[in-house]
Amino acid sequence: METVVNLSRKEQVIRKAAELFREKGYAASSMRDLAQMLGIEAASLYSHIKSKEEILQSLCFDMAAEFRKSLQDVEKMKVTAGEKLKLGIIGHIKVMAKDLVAAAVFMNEHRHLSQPYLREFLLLRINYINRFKTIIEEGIATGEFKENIDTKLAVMTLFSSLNWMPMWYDPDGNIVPTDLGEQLADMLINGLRKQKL
Amino acid sequence: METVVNLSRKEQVIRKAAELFREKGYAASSMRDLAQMLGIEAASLYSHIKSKEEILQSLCFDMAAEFRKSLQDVEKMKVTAGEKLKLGIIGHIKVMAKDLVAAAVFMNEHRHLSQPYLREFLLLRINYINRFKTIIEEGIATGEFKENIDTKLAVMTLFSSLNWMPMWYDPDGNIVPTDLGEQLADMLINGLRKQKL
DNA sequence: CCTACCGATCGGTAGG
DNA sequence: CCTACCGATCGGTAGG
Repeated sequence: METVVNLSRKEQVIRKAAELFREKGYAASSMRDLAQMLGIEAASLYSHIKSKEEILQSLCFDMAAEFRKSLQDVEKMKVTAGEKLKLGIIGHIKVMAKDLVAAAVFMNEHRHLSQPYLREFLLLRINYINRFKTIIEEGIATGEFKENIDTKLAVMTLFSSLNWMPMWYDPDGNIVPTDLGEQLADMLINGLRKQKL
Repeated sequence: METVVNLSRKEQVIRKAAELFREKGYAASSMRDLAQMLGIEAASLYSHIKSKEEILQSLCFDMAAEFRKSLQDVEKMKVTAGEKLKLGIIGHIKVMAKDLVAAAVFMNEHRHLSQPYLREFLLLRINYINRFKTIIEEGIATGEFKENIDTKLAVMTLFSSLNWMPMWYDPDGNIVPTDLGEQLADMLINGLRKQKL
């Protein structure tokens, strides 16, 4: 019972912290700011969390786990590389859309993690990126994609677009995450140019 | 004479600050850190600069001015939208490549500007983005680009890719800024998919 | 969850 | 460019 209450309060703290970190950045956010947002004293925060950085760790690694899970599901599918790329993109966007605030913190503030967490985080990220790269290479191998693609550039472009989405995507707008993913995938795969018929 | 010496020392301070801001973020960078990098006392910094934020302002607005100039040159040209887009991308990348450190700070730390500078900065940025959007719209109008493009998505994707480049581009690698721009433009315009002949 | 408080560090100034 | 220093604020702890 007490555990349940504490957990939920802890989650409230982390949620509010995410909003604060997104708005001001991790380093410029003070525990006093956070306490005020929750209507308590700064010292009281430490009944729920161990440290400021523990909050950042939760946010970053929880997001990382969700991204990982999403990609894993896609990799199992027996479809073309183009399809896989599209589904990977849609999955990524859906994960972000579930919590745009946490997604923004994940992207912008992870560098304030201390060691060894930072190292671990970066390893997870490079692994995730490389798995997208593998999908693109697969598409080149099967002849679906051009053979002269710079895969590093391609995957970084993809990643940049995905990671910046929390900065401008409006969840109350009239485009739903799945459609956004479809369109982004189409743009990357087919380009802006009108195909000649 | 004295002015010349001061100016150059001021520029040294700003350069070192850019490195520091990129590495640790603006808020987490202290004037004492910066002083140490320069081999002087923290208080001595204030003979060269008015405040910590003045450094950030210099970095952000100087970069903004360079981007603006580059785009202006491209807009004057009488070429297709696709060409214009490509040249705009190359111009942007060249500006970044001239000072990757400042470019990274420009992208990641501008939000720590205080008002009214922040507002002014964001206005410059939205103007710049909109001018790229106009080029894309021009391409749609002339039939060069698909008519069903989500121009907002297209321009944000472009922008994301451009802005993340300082994070992974290796100036000592074997790809030169112009080529990188060419390839990025080709990818966005023509896509990854192999064209059917 | 609070009061009371700690040592450390911050950006910046005075005066030379 | 330095010494000496300021008031403010930081993350966090002790003890209830």
